[in-house]
Amino acid sequence: MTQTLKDKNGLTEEEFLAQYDPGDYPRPSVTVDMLLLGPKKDLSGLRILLIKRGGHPFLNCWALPGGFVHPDETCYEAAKRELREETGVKDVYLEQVYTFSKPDRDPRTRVMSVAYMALTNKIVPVRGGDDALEAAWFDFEYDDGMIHIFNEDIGVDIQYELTTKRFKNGHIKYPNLVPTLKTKTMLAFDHVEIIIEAMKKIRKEIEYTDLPFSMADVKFTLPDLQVIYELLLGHKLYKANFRIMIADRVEPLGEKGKSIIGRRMSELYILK
Amino acid sequence: MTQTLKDKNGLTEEEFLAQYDPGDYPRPSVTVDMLLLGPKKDLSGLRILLIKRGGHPFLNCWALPGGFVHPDETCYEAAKRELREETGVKDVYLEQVYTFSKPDRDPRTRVMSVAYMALTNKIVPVRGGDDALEAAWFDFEYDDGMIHIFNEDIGVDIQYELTTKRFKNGHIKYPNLVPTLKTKTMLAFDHVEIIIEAMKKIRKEIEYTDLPFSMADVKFTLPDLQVIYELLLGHKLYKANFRIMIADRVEPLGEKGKSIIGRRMSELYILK
DNA sequence: ATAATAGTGTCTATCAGACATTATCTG
DNA sequence: CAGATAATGTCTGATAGACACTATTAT
Repeated sequence: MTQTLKDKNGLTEEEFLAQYDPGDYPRPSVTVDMLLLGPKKDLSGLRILLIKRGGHPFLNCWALPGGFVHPDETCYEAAKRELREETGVKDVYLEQVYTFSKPDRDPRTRVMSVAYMALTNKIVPVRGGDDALEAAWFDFEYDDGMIHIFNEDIGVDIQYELTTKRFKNGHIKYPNLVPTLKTKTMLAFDHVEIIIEAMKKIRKEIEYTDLPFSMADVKFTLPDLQVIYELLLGHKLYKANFRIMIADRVEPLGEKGKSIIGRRMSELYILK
Repeated sequence: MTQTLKDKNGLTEEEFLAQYDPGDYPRPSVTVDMLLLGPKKDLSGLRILLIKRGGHPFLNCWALPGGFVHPDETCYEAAKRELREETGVKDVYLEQVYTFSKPDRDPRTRVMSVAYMALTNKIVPVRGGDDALEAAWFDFEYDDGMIHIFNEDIGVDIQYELTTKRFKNGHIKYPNLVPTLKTKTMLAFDHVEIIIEAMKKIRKEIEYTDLPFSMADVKFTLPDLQVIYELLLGHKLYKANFRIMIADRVEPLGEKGKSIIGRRMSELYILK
């Protein structure tokens, strides 16, 4: 349709593209960073996957897994690839959260980061990985105005206090969470903010999506599913109300299985 | 804290940064694109601002306003600057929507776009702008599985049909809207998708934020505010229910003013 | 005066929150 | 058998949807 149109320099689109010089504007690097969350085997809490940085900046700091977006892939594909490469995690729920772009958020050079949240149903063991890359699952608590990330085996404890502050956008005001570091150890870069944004999104989307199901097995019992909801929401639910709430989204298999929590057999369900 | 740490090459962070070469990875260009919406003067509908492209690609096509992110600014600041430069709009509600990153979404070179939605309370007249840049407000209807963008003065009519399709993410399914062009004229690039994502976000956020107030004046009457809610939601509301819903978010001024719709005087309110 | 619209009252169905009770299983 | 937990019943208060009515005012 526009093939024969000529621009102010008398060029067709084909001619224009052939002579186009992409070097006119300074370009930022673009990375993806992932908040990867999974339930502990006994469903007693959530775990988050972190990578220990092997180089400057934030040398020896723990950071969210992530990496550069390659020239031939979307950010979504990059996030998927990095998860596979760095953690071996496949079959994961993956959703874009927010793009972080403060010019000085990486001291090396201009790096924008497209943040993703990734929910998995299994805490897979992570290898130390290549080039001095160390990865580990950490206990993750997000509640009562606190982010608490710790792993007693490797003796790491990271804690942030969250306070609500009001900001303006145009002439309307909205509340937002601001983190304050409470421990000697911290997360690299602005990765706390990524966690905050992702958790905000998760808790909002629980209300109108099937997102928590991505932390359950394909076949699950309702007691287990309820615990997963409670872990993500950060508070207890009433059993009867919970079952009414999800009743029309799940399908009983007419088959019983052992719950992860509890010691009685329970009806197995799948997501419709 | 990390100043004295040395990496595997024996470099401190300062030394590392001094020798860091940012050219190791291919970098995409990054732009911002804005869905700028405002109410018509008589509140009979919404209008969207579009820019006519003066160069390849999509020469002569209408597109969302936007531009490149400068090296010293965040995407948010870039969006704010571009709005001011291209449209003269200030004091606008501005919120990030989604980052679009298909490698071939711009035929010139790799260009990622961080999409924003911008809501304003005034349709300001737009100048033709510099370097053959033409800008205009279009009537905007988003309903019944259709996007309809038109301006009878300049004889432009753009229409997309929206069909719901189900996609998979991990092992859970979710619905999404897919556009099909119904007119000869189209929007440039993937800008329809930006509009779809932004409208999805707007309709969701109406439920738990004060977002529609950014399309009202600072002092407003409840009949006018209700119409703004109805325009954004795409359906009518019951007056009594609407007033109960917003009762604790607004403050009466004890002062009457003329509504934009209707011909009687009505109590003026401000947002708390 | 009257038509239009600002503003309020109220009925109902639905739903979330909160316990209580029964049924069933495992040790 | 006994304690735990799976599964269901039901009461209450809050809220969204729907409609009806009264009060006020611009022409």
